[in-house]
Amino acid sequence: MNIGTASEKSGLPPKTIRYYEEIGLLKADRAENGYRDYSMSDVHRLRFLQRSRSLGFSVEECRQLLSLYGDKERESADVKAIAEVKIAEIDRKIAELASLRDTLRHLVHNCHGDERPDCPIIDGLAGSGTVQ
Amino acid sequence: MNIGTASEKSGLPPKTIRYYEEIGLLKADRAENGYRDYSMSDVHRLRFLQRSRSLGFSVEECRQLLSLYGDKERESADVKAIAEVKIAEIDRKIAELASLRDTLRHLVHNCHGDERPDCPIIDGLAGSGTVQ
DNA sequence: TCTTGACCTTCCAGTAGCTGGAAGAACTAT
DNA sequence: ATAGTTCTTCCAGCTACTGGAAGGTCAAGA
Repeated sequence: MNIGTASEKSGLPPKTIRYYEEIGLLKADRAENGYRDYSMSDVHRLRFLQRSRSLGFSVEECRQLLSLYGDKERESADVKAIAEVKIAEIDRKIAELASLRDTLRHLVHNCHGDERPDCPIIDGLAGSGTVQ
Repeated sequence: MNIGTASEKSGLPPKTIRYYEEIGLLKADRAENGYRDYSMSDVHRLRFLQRSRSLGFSVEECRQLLSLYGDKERESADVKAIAEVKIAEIDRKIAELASLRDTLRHLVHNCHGDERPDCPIIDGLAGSGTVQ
């Protein structure tokens, strides 16, 4: 399929897909006319990239995660170890998002924000996170 | 407190804090010696920024979210509406992270990756997301 | 068959969001 | 007083796109 279709299916703009190819994240076949030609397997990778990028993983992190899709490297214990670390990181991100959501809910519904000294709960909400 | 202390407490590098000031996200008082002077309230905002940026919200989105911390604007229905939208977005991000985690777990433990045609579950995992 | 419009190509420039380093002033500790 | 750390501004560089120009390709209709 052409880049436009791959773009629709993956949620990534064509420009971004070409950029990812340029930096070696994912290379596409070429049709006889010179157009890039994507398989469903490429689309899976692109969707994977779209999701992980939009969730705060860097391109380099995505490159590591993406190597899980390649059979050969996936046999290596290294890559599996990296994936385990990333899984833990994802769990942390989920917890942070839940905390951020609670902060927003609280700010919208309950109290006056941290300008007021009478709202100690904000300390717990805005102050909790990964960095002590 | 000085920028170094605010940096430690918020998890943001001093450089980034200065940059946020430069683009008008958060302005600090100045001590007599010209040093920036941060309050706990500023630190709350910085932590809030640290979290929301690392979770994939743009600086402009953070600017909107941050206005929840200001009493005056928080009274406006607009800002509350924006916050409600963001809360929904956070829930979606949480679901996507959970899905991404399942994809990784699956790739690590169960099957051979999408090069092999005998693993239909990858379709469901890598293919599910926000874009149809 | 010709043409129109949508899509593709490459290339180059610009933007967002930091990040590093230089040069110098100020605070802290001995 | 001196050394070392932290602060200041300024400017350059990097990551990850994003927009636009100039031109080739393709599918549909007159």
